[in-house]
Amino acid sequence: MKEDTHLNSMFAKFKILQRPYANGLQQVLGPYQMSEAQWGLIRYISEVGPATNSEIALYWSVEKPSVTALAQKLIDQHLIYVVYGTDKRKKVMHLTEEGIVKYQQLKKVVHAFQASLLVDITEEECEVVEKVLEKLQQNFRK
Amino acid sequence: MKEDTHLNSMFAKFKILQRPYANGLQQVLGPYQMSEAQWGLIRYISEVGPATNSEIALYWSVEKPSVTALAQKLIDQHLIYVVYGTDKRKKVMHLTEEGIVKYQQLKKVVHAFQASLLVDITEEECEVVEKVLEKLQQNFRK
DNA sequence: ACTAGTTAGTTAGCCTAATTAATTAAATAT
DNA sequence: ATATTTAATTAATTAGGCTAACTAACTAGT
Repeated sequence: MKEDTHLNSMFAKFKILQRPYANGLQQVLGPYQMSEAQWGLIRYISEVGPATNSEIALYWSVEKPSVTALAQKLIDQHLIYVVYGTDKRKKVMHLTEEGIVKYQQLKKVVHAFQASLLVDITEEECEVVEKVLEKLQQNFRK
Repeated sequence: MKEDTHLNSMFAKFKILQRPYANGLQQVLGPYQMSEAQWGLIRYISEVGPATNSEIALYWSVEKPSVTALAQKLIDQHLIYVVYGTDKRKKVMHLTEEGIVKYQQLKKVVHAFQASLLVDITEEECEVVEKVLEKLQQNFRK
């Protein structure tokens, strides 16, 4: 055998799961008037800390205007507020009290959703998957 | 410890990788005038066999009109053609000769792309990931 | 202190890919 | 035969990205 040119089925399975996951999460978040992306931003700020638009754009591999629009929706809902940095160009997003409460609510329901998906999957398997995902991320940076 | 309510970081990593992967694949497919979804359909037909719109819609968790639009683009490019089944409602998509050639071309470049991402990842790790992805898929069906 | 170049963010307009609702036609079940 | 379900389409809408062009603020080189 000289060449191994068959496609890796891991990536295909990866792809197939994206929509069920997104649809499921949407079901869970819908009653809270929250999209997956909005939840993602609240989650980031809560877990990583206050962030600028550019930081989010880089982290998510989206362009900055996408973040502007998303942030505006959360501001309208009084879930985040913006503080100007010492560098006056930078607008640092923070959670409001209301945003903190929302995060804690959503965290519970999202966790329940995820737990329902992890049935029959062991800790060890999860760890291997995470390790592989991290390596993939590193390979993207090359 | 009575409750474990912290979010599973595997799903977050999963999410973060989606855009770099899609963007990378788009780079690879762009020169061939092909979107990721179009490639996905060609690939499905080539590897699984001729398929109806409904079959694809179910497999990908999208609505049927989405498949109609996608298929039309491939018909316009003469990459697939449609045969009516014995059930005359069903339109079965097949690859044309041109479509088969396109598949073989793309398979090579996509494989190279995937290989570049799999650096430092072992066969065994891949297998664990695939097994986990399959279990997740089963859990969605519940 | 001026100038040139860069970075952060916004606005406007566009595109793609998805959705829902309504329609037609064919197959199936009562 | 009639009613229901299934396959596919069309039309209209929505969500979430993108690029291009812009302002404002910072940085570095002269």
